[in-house]
Amino acid sequence: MARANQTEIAVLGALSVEPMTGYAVREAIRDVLGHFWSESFGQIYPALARLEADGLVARDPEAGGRSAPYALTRAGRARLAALLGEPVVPSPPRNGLLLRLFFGTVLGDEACAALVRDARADAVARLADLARARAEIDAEQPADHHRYALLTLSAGEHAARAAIAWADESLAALGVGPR
Amino acid sequence: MARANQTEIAVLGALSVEPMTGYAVREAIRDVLGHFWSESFGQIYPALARLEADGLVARDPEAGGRSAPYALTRAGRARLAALLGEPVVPSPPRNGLLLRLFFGTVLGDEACAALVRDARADAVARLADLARARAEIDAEQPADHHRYALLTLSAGEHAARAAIAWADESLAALGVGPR
DNA sequence: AATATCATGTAACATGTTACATGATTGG
DNA sequence: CCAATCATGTAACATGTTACATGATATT
Repeated sequence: MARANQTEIAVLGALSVEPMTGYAVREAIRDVLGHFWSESFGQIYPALARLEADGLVARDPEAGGRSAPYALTRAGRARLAALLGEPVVPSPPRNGLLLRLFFGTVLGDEACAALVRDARADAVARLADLARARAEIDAEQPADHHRYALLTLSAGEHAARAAIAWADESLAALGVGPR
Repeated sequence: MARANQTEIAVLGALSVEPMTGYAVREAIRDVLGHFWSESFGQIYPALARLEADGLVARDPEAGGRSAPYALTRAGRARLAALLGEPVVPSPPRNGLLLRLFFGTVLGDEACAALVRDARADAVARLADLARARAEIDAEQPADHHRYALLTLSAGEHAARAAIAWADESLAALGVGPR
């Protein structure tokens, strides 16, 4: 009981959009939530098994036996709403880039600059990715669901632009060019 | 061997500034690296024990027995430099706020707005925290080490300002005021 | 027929958190 | 002398990742 599992939110949430197999849940989490969430492979199937045992998801035995999609039950939808209402669990900060930069005197200016350049390139790539995702959403039929997806996209864009601005400032402070 | 432990970087890094007890290492990680790194209590002492066994840190038996500070050995300093040079290990994204917002249709606009307001308040508080840390550094004697600390501070400030801007936009998009 | 992809799961391992337990030292 | 803080550690638990294992279905 009382497993306020974050994984359950992701899995139940994916199934709240439409019924799908475990395999598809995994792909949805990777491809749709990937900008701000991830679940490792070995978490999803056990989670689905637990959820099924608890009656929160169910498979239609009619539809093709093995690859029958999981669907939210009424209890499952209620559970999802309850989990979403719980306070966000703060994940402790763990930024490997800043950890290395902080000890820059040991690492040396050259290596620091390389790290910052890499981080900048990552942010640029992330921004391009987000632009692609945004274009995809814009191309679809308007849906209420999209409003929220766009909020999460926007968060990623703001963060990526901030990372780029920071990288440019930092490279200047380190006395090297962006390239 | 080959334990490319992130924890080791933090612990060796702390000791690279000056020798200190395990207790002080814990405080240094919390108070100095806290904006971008964290180690839970139960990681630090075992890590120190491993590092001592590997000859990377040592305690001076002369200085007060029990509370003798750990100091980096020559090998320890070399190890730190090597670890810092290793590629940053990317931590999978796990943003509980965005995970909840994404399923906003289930959660409801009111609750979403509350989440965003909380996130905004957090970012404002973080910004104030960082300003305090910056003032502290500015008050000290200039040191080479500070240049890098300021880079990490700046990263936090950029991120916090981006979070605030995003929150304001999002609250407008949700059709509610910032308060 | 062979290859790729869909589909489901387990086991071993690695990491990380929390609660518990103990005792010394210092300041009031 | 009492409380707070310094100091060190362990054990149980929770979480998360990776590699392994298996087989069905669809595509070329």
